[in-house]
Amino acid sequence: MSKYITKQRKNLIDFLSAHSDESFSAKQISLELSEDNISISAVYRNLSELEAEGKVRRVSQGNGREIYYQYTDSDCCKGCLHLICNKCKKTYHMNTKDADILIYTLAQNQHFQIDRKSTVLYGICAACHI
Amino acid sequence: MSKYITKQRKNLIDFLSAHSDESFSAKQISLELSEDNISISAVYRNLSELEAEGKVRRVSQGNGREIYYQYTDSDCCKGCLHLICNKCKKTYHMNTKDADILIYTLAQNQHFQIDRKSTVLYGICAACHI
DNA sequence: CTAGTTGCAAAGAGTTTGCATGGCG
DNA sequence: CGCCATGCAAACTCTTTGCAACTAG
Repeated sequence: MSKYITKQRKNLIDFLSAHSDESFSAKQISLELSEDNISISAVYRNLSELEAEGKVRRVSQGNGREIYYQYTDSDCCKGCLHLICNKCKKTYHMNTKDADILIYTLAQNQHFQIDRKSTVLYGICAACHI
Repeated sequence: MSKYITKQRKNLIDFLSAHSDESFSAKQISLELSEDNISISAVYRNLSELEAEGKVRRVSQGNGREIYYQYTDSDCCKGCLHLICNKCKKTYHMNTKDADILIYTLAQNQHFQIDRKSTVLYGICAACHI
């Protein structure tokens, strides 16, 4: 999809990929990149493209009140479930074996087939839980 | 919080509680109740109050793009995890035992404490999976 | 040079809020 | 009758879109 590598797009990808365990709102991203002079519309357009390409995923915080974007490391994010800490907002990968067991169990017991892409488990991470 | 039982609030609660396995956007609700003459602002105000009271919960669909509201049956919704079908949008309750195992496992293996209130698992339900 | 990308501003969609009116108790 | 809730419209926020100017290749 992306034909030209503009400095705005490069800066955006560089920033998101450098913080692939965090997610950001469109506004936060435009603020972070403010010294690179990227417009909010370019942020949205690039995020949409990157999401369509599967390089960025959208997650919700606060039961859908806020939309955040996050770089998706295609290698390890493919088949795993994500955990997001409600406090620090960082993303973690659920242990693959546990995820497989969960998905299998739910399929067996309730015939519900979990979609790994749209499912995120929220809670408190080890670092934030004192 | 609610001091008066107006006909608008009654109609809203009646509608949501009659479809407690489904969730609706504010606009959908106002359309459903259009014959009862409820304004969109009254819908939002009542939903906010009901959410604060714990009688309604907010869920996100489409990775946060859309916000839906759902009646919370306080009895059985207290301690369980919710499943939402990406196709029919209906809500199911995850088997309590399986939920407990999941939560325990994640706490043990990754020291991540799942919050039952904010977590929803998305996928395809038995009825929609052919 | 040429097509894709940007910035700006305007347009939409969703949600919140102020204020006068109306209705519950 | 007094206070709360409603309806309306305006204000706000977030996101999308049209168009002319710019720029990567």
